[in-house]
Amino acid sequence: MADQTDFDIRSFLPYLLNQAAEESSLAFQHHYKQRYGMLRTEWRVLFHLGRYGAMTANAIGTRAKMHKTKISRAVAALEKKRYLTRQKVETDRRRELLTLTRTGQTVYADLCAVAGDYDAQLLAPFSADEQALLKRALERLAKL
Amino acid sequence: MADQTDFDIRSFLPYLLNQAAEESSLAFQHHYKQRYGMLRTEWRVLFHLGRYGAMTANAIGTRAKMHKTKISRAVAALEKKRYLTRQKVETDRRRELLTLTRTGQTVYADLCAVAGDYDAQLLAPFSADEQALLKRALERLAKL
DNA sequence: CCCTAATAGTTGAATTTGTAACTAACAAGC
DNA sequence: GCTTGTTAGTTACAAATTCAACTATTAGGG
Repeated sequence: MADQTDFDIRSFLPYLLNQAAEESSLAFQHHYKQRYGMLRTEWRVLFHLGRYGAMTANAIGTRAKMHKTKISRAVAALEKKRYLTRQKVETDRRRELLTLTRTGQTVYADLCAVAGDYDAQLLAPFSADEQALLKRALERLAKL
Repeated sequence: MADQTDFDIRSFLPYLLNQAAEESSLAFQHHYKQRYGMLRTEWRVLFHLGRYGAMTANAIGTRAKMHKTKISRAVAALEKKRYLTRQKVETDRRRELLTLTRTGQTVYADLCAVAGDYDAQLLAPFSADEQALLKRALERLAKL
């Protein structure tokens, strides 16, 4: 049992993680929001399709741990922007395969470059060992 | 300029941070949500008042990097639950000092114990050095 | 086949959050 | 002591998220 008098919320791990997540998401948000009018849910879907190729909404949900309603609306928005197309799966017509269009791939490539640079910038203050440890720790905490 | 073909969203730091933050917040959320009907904004305000004593809404905002509307609503909710009271500051009647009631302090103490245990549990897989590095890195990323 | 259960995905309503405009109180200059 | 500007906090409205119910399709008995 912990002693509550010396417990400081500012070193509480979930709190620290939230603060770091918010702060680090802020600068990158500008790019997909201002330049492409996308929401966070939308670029996440875009990134998964861009990196791992065509897949169903359900598959994205499993990978990204996103709820299916979020994905449904993100997919609808991306379709409206003509960044992706849907195609019913022959063998199971409930599911539909999502594929990036040429435009979608271009946007993906552009944002990838930005994200890569930004990531490097965030990691710059840390040594290679520290970077590796940080990522391992976060993956573990995220239960990935 | 990064090469976009080897860029993986799953090692993108803001993404990892978000996943870890969500996952780690989940288990603790149960306690303040189910047992006390509080939102995240509310327990944050409660924790700050519990740890650092009576202060104004503005002071909480600075410390916790929370927007003033969030705080305003959280304070109203906590007041309704009778976890805190307000008192106009004599010398500047725009501001009001927020103070935890006896009940609020009890809830705070209870949640502190839970949070302390949970924090220890989250950190258990890591060595002391790793824990220290992790916290330092997160503080830096959060610009605290 | 037909009935029930399960799954993929969508939609609508209720919460929650974010943005901007607002009130009230103070401060500074004239 | 007015006028202008600034700050503390609230409120109204819009945007986003969550939750629950819904449709359509498939799967598995009997």
